[in-house]
Amino acid sequence: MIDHLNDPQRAAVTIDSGHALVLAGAGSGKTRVLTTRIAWLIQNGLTSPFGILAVTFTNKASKEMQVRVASLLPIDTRNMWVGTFHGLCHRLLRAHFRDASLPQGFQILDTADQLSLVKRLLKANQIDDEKFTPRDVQRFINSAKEEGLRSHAVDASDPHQRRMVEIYALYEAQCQRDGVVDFAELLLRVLELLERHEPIRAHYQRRFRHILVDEFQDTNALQYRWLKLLSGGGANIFAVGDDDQSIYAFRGADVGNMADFERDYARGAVIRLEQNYRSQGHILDAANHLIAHNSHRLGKNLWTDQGEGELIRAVELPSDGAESQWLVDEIKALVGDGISRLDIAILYRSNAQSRVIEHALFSAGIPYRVYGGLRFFERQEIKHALAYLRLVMNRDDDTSFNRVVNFPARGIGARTIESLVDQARTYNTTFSQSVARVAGKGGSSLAQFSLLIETMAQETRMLTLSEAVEHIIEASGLLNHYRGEKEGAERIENLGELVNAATVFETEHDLSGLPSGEPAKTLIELMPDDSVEELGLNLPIAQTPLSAFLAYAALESGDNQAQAGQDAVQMMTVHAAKGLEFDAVFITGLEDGLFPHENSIIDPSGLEEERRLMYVAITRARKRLYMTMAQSRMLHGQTRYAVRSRFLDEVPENHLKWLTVRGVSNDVSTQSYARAFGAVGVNNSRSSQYGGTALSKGPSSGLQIGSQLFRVGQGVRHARFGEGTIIGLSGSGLDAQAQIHFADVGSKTLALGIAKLDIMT
DNA sequence: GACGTTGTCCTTTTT
DNA sequence: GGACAACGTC
Repeated sequence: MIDHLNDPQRAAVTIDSGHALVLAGAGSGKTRVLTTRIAWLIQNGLTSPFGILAVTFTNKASKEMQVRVASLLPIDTRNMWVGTFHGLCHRLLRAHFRDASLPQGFQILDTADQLSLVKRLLKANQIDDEKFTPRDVQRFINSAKEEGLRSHAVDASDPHQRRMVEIYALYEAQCQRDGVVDFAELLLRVLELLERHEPIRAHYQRRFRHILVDEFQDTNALQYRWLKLLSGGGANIFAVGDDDQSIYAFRGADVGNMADFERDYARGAVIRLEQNYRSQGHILDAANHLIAHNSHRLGKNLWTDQGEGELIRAVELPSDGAESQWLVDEIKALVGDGISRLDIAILYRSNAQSRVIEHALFSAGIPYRVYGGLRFFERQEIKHALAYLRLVMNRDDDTSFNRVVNFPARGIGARTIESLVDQARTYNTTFSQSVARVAGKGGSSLAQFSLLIETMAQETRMLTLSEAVEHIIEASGLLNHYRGEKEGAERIENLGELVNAATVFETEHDLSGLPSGEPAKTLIELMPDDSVEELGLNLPIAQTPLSAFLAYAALESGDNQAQAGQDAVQMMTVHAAKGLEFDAVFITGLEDGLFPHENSIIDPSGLEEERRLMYVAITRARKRLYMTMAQSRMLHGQTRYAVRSRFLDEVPENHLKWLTVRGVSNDVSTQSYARAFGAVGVNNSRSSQYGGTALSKGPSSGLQIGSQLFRVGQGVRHARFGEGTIIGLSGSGLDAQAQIHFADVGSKTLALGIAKLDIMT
């Protein structure tokens, strides 16, 4: 099992006791080490399968871990505690719902549900949603929870913050009334459950002897506390991660956890996996040199024995359209050379960039597949159907109530809803509980809706899960509604897919023939050991099939890849590419302001995260890597001009080959732009015409207004705003605008024809 | 209450 | 450019 590992890998797998931190570079066999370690621990009798807790961030990663462990050992991994933070917490909360102060039928809010709850909350409490935008409130609540803070524990310094905290408190109360938990709440609840209930805490602390954590660099403060608490009974934590691939700080991940963990736990037990089995020499060296520009690294240097390989190809194109066209031509050539389209990836910083590229690929007839975007369980018609099912489970789920109370339309308008909101607020009840009071005042369609839900609940209780789903799609009127809609056919198809998904779920969990509304023995969420007795729980806590299915829908929003499997070029954001690898990779849009993104350029830590993102992008490539940039690009409906990304300059020139593109200087958009508005591209001679190898300085462009030439990155002075830096240029002529970050007043967009700016030298 | 028109806002994403 | 929300009209 461990014979074919390299030395550091074997050292990590067989480390005997105590905590350990494994710094696993890109392509260094991270998952292999994790899974082999689990198998090794069990095989050598160091723990039983029940003594292991393995945590990941994504369902995909946890599934892969289960499959790979199962391939190493003849055990049923389904019973092991291998899962995502959220999935495992959900399991704990189902088992201990009473001690966690939750109703048995509690439901999980996804991000969209959460936002709609916040909106309703703001409206019901007449809070100015200009000063407190729903997005901001949502972010505030989530980041507080990710730090492990309840509303009463948040430090509010100014009045605005104090109001935020009040809203947070209202939100907490509303969730509790509704019997719903958001994603962060799953973790926070479990943390509190373990903190407050000694016997439960002791039980799990005793049980888990080895806790293994994947992608440790992505943990937030809450997850770190969670791990600390669970390991409090002497368990060993085996944390695997790569600080250079930490790209989720924006959602609360704290790389600092790695350094903290090393200091507090893994003293001395740090293992570096530095041999890369993925990329060839030039690619790997480029990545190493780039990331060396970051400070605050734990430090490591990847190497390969695969030889230098090819130089990285860099290309500068006049426009985003030209960039896409160039991609098309190059991909045609690659495919002509026999490279499979599945092994080609086009990466970009932000989703907005994909459209132009898609358009070009589509016109050229090149099959492609875009990752990201709407997932199955997030589709409107699916969410509607799920909302009915959730109401069957839990009448108090106001979010679901609100979603479908008048969908399909049944004559319940804004006035009725308003009085419902009124009543609910006055009496501190949920919508469902307030129906009688409002209905008494003439809202009979509302009473009918309530009756509909009750009837559905009764009718579906004894049906199997898939039958129940099918029945509800019909009885809710959803099916009829979409039949009458022009674009309804696809939605009806998707609703059919939902029934399908329920059938698959039944099979996978041995639920065929079982009633959807009765607890099913196959869904007992506790391990088959002494826990029931030890925890003083008299009954095995089983879920109903419906409840389990709804949790599955919320926690695994499902594949968004309808066309999976066919031979298509892979398109995705750099974030989405983490963990994947391809023979040929195109990193596109390498322009300052786009990659690195303008929102991150000003702040040094933001820039470092962008650099790590670039590092992730580079290390996706096995054999061939392209870096492309466009001098002009349509962004937010305006043409913007940018200079090439500083990251291109951070790649040593001996790893780069600048490609000459024929016809660049004749590009229509550049020419007409230059003619019409007198802006000049500076240094517009292409260095690569001299032979095509290793040239460091490409051209850059700017905006000429009068006698002044403005460029991104330039320092400027404004009479009122003071000194600042240009972080973006857009438009042209009279519409020319500059986004400027001022040291004192923050970012402003100024019209270059009007604002008086001095260029600082 | 359903539909058309204008106004605002734009990273990255998993659970 | 485009998604989505808010407003106005029938």
